[in-house]
Amino acid sequence: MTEVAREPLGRGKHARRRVLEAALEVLAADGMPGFSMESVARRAGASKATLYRHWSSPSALLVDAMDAQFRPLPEVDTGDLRADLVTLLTAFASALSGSPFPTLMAAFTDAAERDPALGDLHAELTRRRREPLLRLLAEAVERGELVGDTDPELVVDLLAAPFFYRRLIAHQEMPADMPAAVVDLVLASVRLGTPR
Amino acid sequence: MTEVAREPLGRGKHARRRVLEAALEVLAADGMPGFSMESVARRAGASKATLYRHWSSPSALLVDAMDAQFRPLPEVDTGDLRADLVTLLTAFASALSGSPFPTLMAAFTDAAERDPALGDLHAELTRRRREPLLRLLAEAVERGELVGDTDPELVVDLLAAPFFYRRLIAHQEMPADMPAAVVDLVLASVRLGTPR
DNA sequence: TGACAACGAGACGCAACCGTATCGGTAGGC
DNA sequence: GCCTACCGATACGGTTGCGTCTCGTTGTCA
Repeated sequence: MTEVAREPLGRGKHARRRVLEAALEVLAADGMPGFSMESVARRAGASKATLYRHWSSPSALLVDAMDAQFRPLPEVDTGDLRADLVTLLTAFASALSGSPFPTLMAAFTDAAERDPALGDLHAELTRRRREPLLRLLAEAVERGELVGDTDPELVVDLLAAPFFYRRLIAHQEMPADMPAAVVDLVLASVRLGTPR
Repeated sequence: MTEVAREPLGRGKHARRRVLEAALEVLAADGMPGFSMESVARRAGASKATLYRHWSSPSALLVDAMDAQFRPLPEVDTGDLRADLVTLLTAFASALSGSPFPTLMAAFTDAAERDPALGDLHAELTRRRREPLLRLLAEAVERGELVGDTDPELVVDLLAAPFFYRRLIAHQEMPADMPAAVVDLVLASVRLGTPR
């Protein structure tokens, strides 16, 4: 018998995918207070038994759902640091303006404060989201475009953080030229040979 | 009869204060999912009737509680822009490292996404928190220390946002020299006559 | 010291979610 | 075209919060 531990197949997969999508819909709509196995099952048109068959707890379900939803920023590398950064941050700002993502982020951030598994995943997804920015900066350092003691991690913080902050904390608008303004302000202090 | 509309007096005030404190304790401990009139009353050692006497809904209670808890950053103005900014951001980073505040922020940020009254208060409290930073920058502009087209609001974003981001989103540590590093990086691009 | 407003305690019926169990139905592999 | 693993539906008792109500108590001010 060459049977191996088998993934749930056929209909199983469909149910699983439907539930993961429904989980994020519920989370975006009602936040953690409304996130229950019962409500997710209802929205997915699935049985509670099915949910418990796949996930032992709401937390486990949420980990899977958020992980499945993650989409990395596009990889761009034209060699023009400023242009590439503006492209990435514009894509990011646009995601943060679109509807479900920021609301999901808020709910997930709260949940991550109290559940270690969610906290770890939150950190990991953030790390993956930072990667394209980090790579661009690392290459610029390589090329000798940036001042010697530049801390790429800190620079990524300064580039990415204001967008979260404006949307989730300050509840202010994000003008279309904000990515360019942020990039210019940050690059002015780390790029060699920039006139002031 | 010179009787005016009377504040709840004596014992009333004590109960009110106790409930507001308990509300934040519950919120920090269990987040929005655990935030109920019932659980707050329990922790405050108060009757549910008392809560409903003062607040018509959990949302109204939360607005009062968050508003009462707000502590502005200290006002500092030695005339040394860099030193003052570092002082303020160090105080801020310390608050974000201490226990209840960031957890409260996460819960409140999530709640503010779904409740307009909380959203307005969130924006207002953020505005008040930004004020000391904004004032320092405005005075520096006045003194002609910064480049002409500096956008003080954006600069405040860049100064404040990374601390929220590191603690709540990236779940990374905040080294003791982070405030100075952020200030130096930002000032390098907006301050006149800074050597690079 | 007396009167009274605010209080704590807790009971009420209602609704939601919990986690588990048991069905008959159905889609997909053989 | 059968077989079976997976599925949706539904019922269950238990728990928790809801919002309202009624008590008996207690602190405070006149």
